[in-house]
Amino acid sequence: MKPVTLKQIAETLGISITTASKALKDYPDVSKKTKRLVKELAETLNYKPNAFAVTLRTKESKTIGLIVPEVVHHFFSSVIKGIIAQAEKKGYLVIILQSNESYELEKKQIDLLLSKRVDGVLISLANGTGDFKHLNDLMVQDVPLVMFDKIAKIVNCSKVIINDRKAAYTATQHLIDNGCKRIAHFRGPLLPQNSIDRFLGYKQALVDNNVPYDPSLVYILDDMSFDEGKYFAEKLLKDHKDVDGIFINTDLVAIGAITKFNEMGIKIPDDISIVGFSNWFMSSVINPRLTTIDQPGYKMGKTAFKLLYKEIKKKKENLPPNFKTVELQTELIIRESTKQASLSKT
Amino acid sequence: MKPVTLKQIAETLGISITTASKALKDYPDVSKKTKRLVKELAETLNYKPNAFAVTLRTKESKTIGLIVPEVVHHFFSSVIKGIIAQAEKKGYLVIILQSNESYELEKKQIDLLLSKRVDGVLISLANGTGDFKHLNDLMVQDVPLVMFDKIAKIVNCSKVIINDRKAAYTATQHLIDNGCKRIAHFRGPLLPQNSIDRFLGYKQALVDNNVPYDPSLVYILDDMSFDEGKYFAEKLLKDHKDVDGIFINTDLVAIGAITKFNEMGIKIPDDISIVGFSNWFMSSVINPRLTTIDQPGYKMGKTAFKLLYKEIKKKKENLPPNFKTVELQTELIIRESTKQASLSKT
DNA sequence: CGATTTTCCGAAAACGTTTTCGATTGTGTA
DNA sequence: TACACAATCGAAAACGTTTTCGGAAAATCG
Repeated sequence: MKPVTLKQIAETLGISITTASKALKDYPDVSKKTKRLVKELAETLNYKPNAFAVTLRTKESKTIGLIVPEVVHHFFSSVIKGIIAQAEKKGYLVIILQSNESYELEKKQIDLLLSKRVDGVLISLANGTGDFKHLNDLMVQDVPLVMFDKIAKIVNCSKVIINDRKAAYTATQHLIDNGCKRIAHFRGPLLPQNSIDRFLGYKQALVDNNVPYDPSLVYILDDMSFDEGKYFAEKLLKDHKDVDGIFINTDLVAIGAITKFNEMGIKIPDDISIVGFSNWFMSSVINPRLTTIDQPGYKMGKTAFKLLYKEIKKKKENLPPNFKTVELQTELIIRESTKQASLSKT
Repeated sequence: MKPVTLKQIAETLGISITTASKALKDYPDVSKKTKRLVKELAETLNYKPNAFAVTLRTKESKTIGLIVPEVVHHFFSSVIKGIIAQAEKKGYLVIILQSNESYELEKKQIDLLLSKRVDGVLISLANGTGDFKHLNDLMVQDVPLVMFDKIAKIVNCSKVIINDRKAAYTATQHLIDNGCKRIAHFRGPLLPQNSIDRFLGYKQALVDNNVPYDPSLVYILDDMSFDEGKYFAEKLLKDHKDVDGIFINTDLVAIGAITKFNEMGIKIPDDISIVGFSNWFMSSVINPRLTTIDQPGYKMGKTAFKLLYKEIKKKKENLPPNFKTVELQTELIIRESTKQASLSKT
């Protein structure tokens, strides 16, 4: 009934707990015969070391924490998959928490992770997160942290991101190259860095191409939902009859917009060209298929864990941390929601 | 640097570890003054009990394990969200593992969870899982288990499912009610129970309505992908020119089929009616929008955890387990991929 | 055969907490 | 004064492992 312990193995074999422990870990100072005996018994008894006792002793939980704003999300679930896959390779387990885009929850969950003594944490910030005291708790306790996607530049740790600004620039440039003159932008909330950077890239592309920047063409969305996409698509057409292109912060919203335009009989891309962001699976299924920026979620997850693993190892060897931020490549995927057919990297 | 311990608190306050511990947990045999002192110091020192020491002592890890075949999946990520939400309410953390539809991995991961001494595990079986010895390991160690969605009837534990057979019956009936005479079925692999049950429901509906059952109209898919949907859609039309309806095991495949039919100029629902399964978000966006069975992922996650929690509590109180299987309601969502417009529950 | 090395083993401490049970002090009562 | 009783505290064991260190037995060597 109760899980079998080293003590039981030792007793039935008439040896000490010490020897049993050492036998299982192939210490050189135990005979081949004893090793065989111990290992065999452990096998038949289905012995599994009590991870908590081990952690208590070794200070290594072989567990990391992961905090994401939302699980049900193509991008984040891809990231999760990448993280789990990579973690497993190194023998790490991952505890997943959801901040639901709330700063308060995020804070509470870091506390939780801290008391669980995770070896490190990966985080993608909630939209509402403006200050970073809760991250400081991690720093103080010296638990490695790496941020991905939704990061805070100010926090001193490793990061993995895409170049949102450049990608947005490319997207907008593509619209301009296709002859668009009045390009709107559906952006995300004010705080998160990606939202800002994508807006900046959009604006920069306009300026560099001598297309006048008109603030009234920029719409700030709240929850970045399908319905918001529909709503703002309609509103945009009411506000500006001359719009001929939109760069939209995220695919889900773009798909909402396309749906609304289809309902209204607006022709895409003839009347309006649309570029999204993320390259969700849906984007290649909607009609017309959506031109978008591919955002490599799985890869981001993998590299995020790799960076964290490096930090964990450095800490174990008492070496100073070596923070770096790696920037993953994005790609403009051109489909039917914009006219021209060429491919460019960003 | 190092996390602060009870010992430190006790020493700086000049009291014993025992008293410090008891003060924090509001034992009656410590004075209000001491309690205040200890609590204040704990607060300012940001003390967090070492979860491993606690677990080692109390045998309660306040952690559960979750094994799903695939994370990047609308249904499963919804389930995950439900589980995490509910677990958090009860102070539980969840470790997520992915079986990638592989029996071997599933087995390994149960081992992992076992050595982590999780308080319970939630599992949705991999498609390839045919025997259940690995689950027995859990039983033997007496760690509560509940299965959801992809279950094994033979295993003795709590389960939460939908009535796949009934739902499939309803879906097929709907096709028949719409005048379909030659109804194909794209089904999943042979092993998993849902795949079998949905097929059985399909067949039963045909029989009950005196529509001849033709085995050659049933296609067995392997990986249930978008591309497979496209492939078999084309193949079906080559094999059977007279098909006028398809009941498809899962929305993703259905969407592949719709895409292919759209390319081929086949009219939906005029030439062929289609019913999917799951009610993914995509299904309400594709053109034509897909009639499908709604599968309540979030709710399934919540109830799965609730059942597990009950078992955990029962075990703690040394009560006998009380296995039950709860069946969640599904709903036929009628959209444009089938003609008629009425709503029925299943 | 004595000395030295090698081989193998185990005692014990430590990780940080929880909990039982006894000890001490103070207070009130007879 | 003696006693009972409540209030407050702490010693110590326990959870299951890892690892250091010392020592006994066996093997090797001169």
